[in-house]
Amino acid sequence: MRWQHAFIPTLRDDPADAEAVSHRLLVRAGFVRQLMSGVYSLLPLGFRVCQKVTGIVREEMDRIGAQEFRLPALHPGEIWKQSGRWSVVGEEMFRLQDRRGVDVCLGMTHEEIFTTLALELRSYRDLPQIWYQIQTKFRDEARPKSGVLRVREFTMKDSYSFDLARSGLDSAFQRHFDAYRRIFSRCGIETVAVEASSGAMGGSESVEFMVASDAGEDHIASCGACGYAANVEKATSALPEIDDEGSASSLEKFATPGVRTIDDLVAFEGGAPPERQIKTLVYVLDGSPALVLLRGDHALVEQKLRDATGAVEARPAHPGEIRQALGASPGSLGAVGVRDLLVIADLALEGRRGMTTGANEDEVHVRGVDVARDLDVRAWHDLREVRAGEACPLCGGALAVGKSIEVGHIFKLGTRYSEALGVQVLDEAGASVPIVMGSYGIGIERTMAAVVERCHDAAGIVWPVPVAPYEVVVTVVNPNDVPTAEAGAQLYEALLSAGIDVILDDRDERPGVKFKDADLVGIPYRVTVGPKGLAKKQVDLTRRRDGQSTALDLSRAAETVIEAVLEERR
RNA sequence: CGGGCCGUAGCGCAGCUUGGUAGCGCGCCUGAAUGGGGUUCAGGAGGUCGCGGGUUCAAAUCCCGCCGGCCCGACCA
Repeated sequence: MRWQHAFIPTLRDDPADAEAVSHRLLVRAGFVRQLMSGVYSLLPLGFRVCQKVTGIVREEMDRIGAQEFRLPALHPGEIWKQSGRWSVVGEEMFRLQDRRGVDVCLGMTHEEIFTTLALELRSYRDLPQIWYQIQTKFRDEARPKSGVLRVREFTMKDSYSFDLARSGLDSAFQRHFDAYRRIFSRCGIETVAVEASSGAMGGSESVEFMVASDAGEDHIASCGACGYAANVEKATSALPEIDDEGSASSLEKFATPGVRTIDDLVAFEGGAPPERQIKTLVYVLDGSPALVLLRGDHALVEQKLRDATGAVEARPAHPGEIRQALGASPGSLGAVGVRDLLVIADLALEGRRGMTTGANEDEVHVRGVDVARDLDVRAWHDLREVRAGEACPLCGGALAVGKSIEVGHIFKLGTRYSEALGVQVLDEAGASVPIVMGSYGIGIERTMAAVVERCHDAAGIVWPVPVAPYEVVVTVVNPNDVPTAEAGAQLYEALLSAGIDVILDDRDERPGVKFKDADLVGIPYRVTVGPKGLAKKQVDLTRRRDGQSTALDLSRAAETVIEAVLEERR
């Protein structure tokens, strides 16, 4: 490609509405443009990067024996009704009707469609299978943001494994785990694999591949000492024991005028420190109110509540609903004596005594609560959010909590979909058994953005060679100087015929403009061809990532550059 | 879905309070010089002021409605 003829609309100024680094740079360097909220066009540079990413994904998927498909993005609503997800996924699915009034939707993922194809698997001899595609997904996100990181239309590699038994699924899952490790590492980003909640996908186990970044929206807890890592939706920690000996042992109501919060009660004369308080939250789980109990200084993770109860919808109750359920307002709520509501408690409250909580009378609390004696807890679950500095549940080391971007997610689905859609095979004994499934996703544009989040500096993007839109730019300092232009073109041809992704910057621009653009776009190697160097029969090779520059003899320049690029291609 | 903010030239912005010929920087086009980190000079093109309605002699500016976008939070496979 000659830059002169390329569509690379770089901007001198940062776009005003871009906050995230990847958003700012991908727009400014001419990789993407927004069409509407959460919908982006990939420009030639952006498309080239995504092609590199999907190329790596294909190689690694093929390596684990996966077969590529191409499924429709337009789905009949019927099949989603069969799996039960038509009603579960809610407003996040784009839905429409065709001219006959038939429900149709745009695919947010393809479990249903691949599972339908799997109906043609008849015998255990047909298994195992791993099927995948690289396809556009549609999700009507409530709040698209951060450029291409969180969007409503995006490309996803999604694969699905089909096995006769649990052990086969374990193996397919492990192979995906290894493949994902290789994929992201080849893309030049470090990922942390974390335990995650399976959410509405269902299934028993899931692992997310996370890239640490402030632009990310997930919080993960990790232990530097032993490597434990989990999404805070799933993470736990070890808490120091609290000695309740000597605390008040009999129930005693007391007036607490003006006390509305945990902190108020801490400051209140005769109150209690947060770890001696019981926080009472009223949640509506699929339409029914329930009390959720936590220690005063702990925060609820709603996803844990959903996972623990199996509720699809879990929302805080409105003030009116709370008053109806308990007869008091938030700030004075408690579970003492509550028999007619589901009471769910966090494990950190188990066995505690001498606790203080609301009395279900406004501005009245009760002390001396013995959890086992006074509360009718129906279910115990881990519900609290871990905090940085708490002890690792495995080794006791201090946990760190940081933001990160989810670039991949792998699930063990089990038989949820095969049972819903009737996918069975005959096993060796001739019995019909549901196929055991797994599903595995990678966000392509999100991976591109994650690379930018990790690989950039003040001047622009710094692409790792394997995903760079071009590996080398040959910059002609002065294209009007014939010998310079010719030397540049020759070098360009030599690199091109060696299979290097090279672009020749032959624009009639000041050298500074061309250097700035090359840095902004992030091309890993720049060969500068100019009259000064040519006078010594030399050109300069500059490495983007550290700016290191070396003079090369013109005669050996192509060879040296090719070597450097191939070295980093992997 | 709640809160805040913003739509004026390709990009970044001023003008709106107090109604009266639509501006600036960068970019773009032409010419010249220049040529190793966003160079300089001269000339030029480019705007339904988000959309619709209203008030007015007159609306980018005031009023009403709508649409779109951004940020924070809620939510999220």
